[in-house]
Amino acid sequence: MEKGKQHAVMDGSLSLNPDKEIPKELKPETQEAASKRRKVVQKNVVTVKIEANVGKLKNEGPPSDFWSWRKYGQKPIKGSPYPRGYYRCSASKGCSAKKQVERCRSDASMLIITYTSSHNHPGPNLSDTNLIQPPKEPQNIPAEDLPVPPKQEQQEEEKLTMTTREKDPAENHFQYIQSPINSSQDIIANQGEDPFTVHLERSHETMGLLLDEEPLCYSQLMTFSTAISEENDFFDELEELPTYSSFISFMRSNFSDERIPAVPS
DNA sequence: CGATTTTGACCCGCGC
DNA sequence: GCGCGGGTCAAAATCG
Repeated sequence: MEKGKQHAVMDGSLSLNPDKEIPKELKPETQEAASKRRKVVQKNVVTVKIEANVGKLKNEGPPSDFWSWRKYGQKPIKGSPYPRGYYRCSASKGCSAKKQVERCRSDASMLIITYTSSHNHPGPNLSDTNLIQPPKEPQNIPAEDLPVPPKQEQQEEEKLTMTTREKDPAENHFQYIQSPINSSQDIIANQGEDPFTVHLERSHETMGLLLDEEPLCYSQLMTFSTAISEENDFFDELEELPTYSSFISFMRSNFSDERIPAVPS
């Protein structure tokens, strides 16, 4: 029954619920176009390296974003002992921003976050000055204040840690093995929209492995990611959004850990 | 009480 | 045409 209902809902409610525009986007195109479309969708692969937050060092360090994400699914990935979590922006219903969080198959301390689409609303922290909707924090927030824990981040980190520690003893074991890396956190961002993405991802994996064996300077990693020349695109795109201006500033101040290429078309 | 998370089932695209 | 993998939704459970 529920199943049948689901089917009906998906098919019929689709038109009624603007929220389900996701499947709709793929439909109206030809198969070939759809295929292409799927790949062309703005996809940001961000590899975040966190020193195995053993459960107490989770403080500091904005893992990725300040937006609120609502988990809407989780699935085990073939070839990876860790499941992948699917998050959606919960700040606005019309916001189609999505995020996938999965762990590196070789590095339990490496989080691979894939961002899809962009937000249609200002973030909770960015809204400080020239904003459309100043929520409740009209004061400027220094970089030090921003990293402070919105609860989403903490939850995310905690969840991961918990999952690793309480659910799978094996993972726990694995994680501890990776503990040695006591560095702050490393964030590598990639903008994937071409087959190159695969290359980049692979490169990162390799780097991660290398890092494990040889603690290179994280700065180098940043340089590497920056060298990819996505920052240019990234900022270029963001330049169009005054709202993100402050956000970028902050990001640049700290590190480029996230980028939302708002590409309308 | 509300929001969010959790879990299972279903659908879609792709490969064989 | 069937199977696989990935992605999303929906209802129930849980937490604040």
